[in-house]
Amino acid sequence: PAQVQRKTACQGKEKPPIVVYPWMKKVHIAHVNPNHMGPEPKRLRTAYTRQQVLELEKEFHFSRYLTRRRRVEVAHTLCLSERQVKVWFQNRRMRWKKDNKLPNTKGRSKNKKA
Amino acid sequence: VMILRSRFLDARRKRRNFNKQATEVLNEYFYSHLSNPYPSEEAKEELAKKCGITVSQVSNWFGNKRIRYKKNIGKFQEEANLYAVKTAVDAANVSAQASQANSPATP
DNA sequence: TTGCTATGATTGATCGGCTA
DNA sequence: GTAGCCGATCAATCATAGCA
Repeated sequence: PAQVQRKTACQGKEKPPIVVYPWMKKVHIAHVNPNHMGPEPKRLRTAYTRQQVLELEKEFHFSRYLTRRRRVEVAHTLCLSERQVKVWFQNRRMRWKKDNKLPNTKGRSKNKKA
Repeated sequence: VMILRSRFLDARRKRRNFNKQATEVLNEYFYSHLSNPYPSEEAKEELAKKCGITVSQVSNWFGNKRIRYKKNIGKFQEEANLYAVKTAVDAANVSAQASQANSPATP
């Protein structure tokens, strides 16, 4: 699968060909209607409303982890899917960790696997 | 009225572009590892120190660079060639990876 | 001043690995 | 086997910087 493609775009110069490595390929492609023949499906990224974020923040302040029951309630109240609420909390925890990162340790000492 | 416009209070509104030399260092790393421009945590720390920015900023820079590069590869060719000449190594690394590139990432 | 592009940061969502 | 978490990354978008 991981094979390098080379677009031989030789205009006549000695410039090296354009190399397309695996990481340059499209990923996270939005699974939309196969009939869609527009430009690019373009992954959608919903922008949560202020109200939604406010409630989520309030919930996070109460507890950094949600129980299944609570998650269902919050999702229903804010018109979000359980998955979205779950992901929001995961991202929020990551951000919390980043904001509260100690100036030194990052969860690992200096001595690696010597 | 005062709709709490949190977005207007973001720190990003006061952002400044990085030094020319900092960008230089980052680009050098990026193009000399074009086959796999994903610096390790330690490499990020080193780059951060060398550039006088934070590790998060290094991560942001590489994230933006990768996306914008793949979005329009052609637009970066000139820059790519410029840095390619500067540090034309990585070749050995490329073949080494191409050989074993079979399972890691992209299932 | 006006308009546009370049760029750093933010964030909803995804991927892979790991664990309970 | 499965669901949730973590860490890293993706990708879209925001808001400003920089330049003509």
